[in-house]
Amino acid sequence: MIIRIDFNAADPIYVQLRNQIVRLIARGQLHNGDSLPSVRALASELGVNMHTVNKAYAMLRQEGYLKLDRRKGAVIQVERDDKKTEMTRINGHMEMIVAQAICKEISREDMLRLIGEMYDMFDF
Amino acid sequence: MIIRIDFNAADPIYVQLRNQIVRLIARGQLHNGDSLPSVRALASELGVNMHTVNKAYAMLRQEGYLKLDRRKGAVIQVERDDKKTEMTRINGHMEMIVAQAICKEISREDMLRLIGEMYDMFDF
Amino acid sequence: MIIRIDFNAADPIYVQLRNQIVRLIARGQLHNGDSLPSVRALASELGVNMHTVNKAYAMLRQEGYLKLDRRKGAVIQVERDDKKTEMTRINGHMEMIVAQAICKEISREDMLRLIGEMYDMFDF
Amino acid sequence: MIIRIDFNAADPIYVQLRNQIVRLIARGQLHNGDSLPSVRALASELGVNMHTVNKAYAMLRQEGYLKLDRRKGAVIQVERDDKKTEMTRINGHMEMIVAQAICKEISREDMLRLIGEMYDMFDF
DNA sequence: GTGGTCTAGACCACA
DNA sequence: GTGGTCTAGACCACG
Repeated sequence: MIIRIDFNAADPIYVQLRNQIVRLIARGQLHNGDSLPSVRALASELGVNMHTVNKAYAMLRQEGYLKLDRRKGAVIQVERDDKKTEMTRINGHMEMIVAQAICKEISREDMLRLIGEMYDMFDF
Repeated sequence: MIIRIDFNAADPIYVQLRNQIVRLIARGQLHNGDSLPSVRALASELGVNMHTVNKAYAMLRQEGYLKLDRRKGAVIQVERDDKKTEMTRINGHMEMIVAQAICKEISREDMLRLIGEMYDMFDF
Repeated sequence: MIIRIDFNAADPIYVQLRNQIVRLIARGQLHNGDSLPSVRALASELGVNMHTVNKAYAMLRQEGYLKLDRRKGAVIQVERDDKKTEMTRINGHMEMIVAQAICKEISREDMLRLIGEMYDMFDF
Repeated sequence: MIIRIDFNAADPIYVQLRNQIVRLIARGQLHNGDSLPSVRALASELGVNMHTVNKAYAMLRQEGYLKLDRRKGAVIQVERDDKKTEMTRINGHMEMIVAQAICKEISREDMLRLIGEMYDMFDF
């Protein structure tokens, strides 16, 4: 599992970690039922503190991306939320991106093409 | 100028402030040449610290949304960046949104429709 | 005997096990004198560690729900404690539930009805 | 604000802290809009670590008992959930209590009286 | 060996 | 000064 942390990035480490794992799921490199390394193992592999990994895992759990099985540790298990709920969650972030795009005169077509490419990239 | 701050939100106040102003520009409620209230005035109107407003204005200046003039104060002046530059800036955020969407099984069509609605909303 | 363990739950497995057995007794699906499966048998049936089942049985014994007999194994034997003692034990947990209910504006009537339904459910 | 921690209790400190605050709200000793001490202040007052208090506050926030105002710190703000949602949350805990009560032959009347007394105690 | 909890001490972003 | 983040190191409950 290839995870790379940028220690100089603006995003906190645990957020980067969370993002990378979500990306791996989207790319199909992590599937439902796959086990993640233990917090300690991943922490030492990345050279970060146990608690930082723990926080990322807690976040993923809370967002419905993984379950903590008391026997097997962290296991990917994506919970499909209500579509409406999920769309609402996306809305806020998206609105700001589109607002910026409009200010900077990125056309509707450019934006739609970008989304399309993203979906292609994730091989969907 | 209607700006509403959520003091309980996860985003820092100065980011919310920046976001709202970008949104007002995108909606056409603020145009090039329009003056923003003085730091002091906006701060007291919103009940926030002067530093906070200052930080938002600085951010907007740095991102090419306004000019700071000693005499006239803050004036909207959107700089049209290189399209590529702007697209790159958008890419990162967008990738995470799309990754989430794919994990939660939001279809490409739903996503494209959402973007379309956003552009409509901003009356473009 | 239908016992179902949720390996993702917050409660430790041995507590879940203990709870389920108490529930079975309350429902009248286990009676005084009934034998429970051997530690080894139940463990393999549920796919959990022997220690875990052992711990649950020990807990039940200590709380006065069963006797451990060298030859006959675990046998249900509910000890009727002093009513006061038992009420006191319940008090603490109940107080927190009621406190939460009050905070969230669940009325006294709703709460009493809930208790009533619970008693009905257990067919008492 | 009188909060007392039992360092030998089974419940983790942050849970005790959370419980006590919920109880104070239920008793009407903390109201919507009241400020809680800063994590550091409360931590030093109780002789526990900052992070422990932080965790309790995070839990209370997540459960809809308080908001973190970026200017004023932690402020009590009880979110009234859907009644159904809240009842469901209570159900699980309550079921186990009732199951125990039935096993130990606590009558329905005793139980209803107990709930009544609890509501009286919280002065509702 | 695993995650859960707790401590102590540190730096930074925010207001 | 506030909470947010991170580190290091420790003990315990669980399985």
